[in-house]
Amino acid sequence: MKKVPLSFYQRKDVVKIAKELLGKIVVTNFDGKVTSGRIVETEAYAGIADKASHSFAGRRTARNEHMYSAAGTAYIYICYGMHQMLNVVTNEKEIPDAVLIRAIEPVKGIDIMLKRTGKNKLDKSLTRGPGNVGKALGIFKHHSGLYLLDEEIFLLEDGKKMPEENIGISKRIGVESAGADALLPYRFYVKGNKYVSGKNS
DNA sequence: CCGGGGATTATCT
DNA sequence: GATAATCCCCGGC
Repeated sequence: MKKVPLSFYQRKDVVKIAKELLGKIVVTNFDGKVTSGRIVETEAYAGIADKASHSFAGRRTARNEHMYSAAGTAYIYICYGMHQMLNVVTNEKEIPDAVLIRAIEPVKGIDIMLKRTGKNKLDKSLTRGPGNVGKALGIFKHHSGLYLLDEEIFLLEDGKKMPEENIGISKRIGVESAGADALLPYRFYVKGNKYVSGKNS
């Protein structure tokens, strides 16, 4: 296991990066508490040309500022006033591409994640859906801007590539208001994994 | 199993 | 003041 290198995030094709993030491990290490999970679902948000993106048409505010940061930065924002959403910033500085981590499969620190989410036992709801991922990993808005090759939030890879036949592709979830862009096939998930949100198999 | 609707608040208009 | 890249519970079949 080694950290995903900066060059992985610096590539131009955010959709390809979203697909290749499947199978990698997200780790958080806050206050000595280490929790991690394998990524099983992602969505790409393709900068200023993508109507579903916070940075569509170059919109730039205090909230989405970190989308414009250099590759390998964490972008975290709040949705529906209560969910902490974890994104990985890609491409070069000033180009606001990002990948939303929608679901992970718990790996380490499951007891800590249970405590954070107030659950008694491990079941598929622990880290299913982006809101739950942020909650289980202990991620909050103030962690936005952290560098993903640092020691608080980082990604690991084991060198294996997810087999093509295990990858499912669909349109993104919850972006109906994005018009035609809502239909783009920018969501990737591990087929058959019970932590994947929605109702696939 | 599936669909509907309430919760709850930062953010933008 | 409206909206939002969601989740969970509940009722109905």
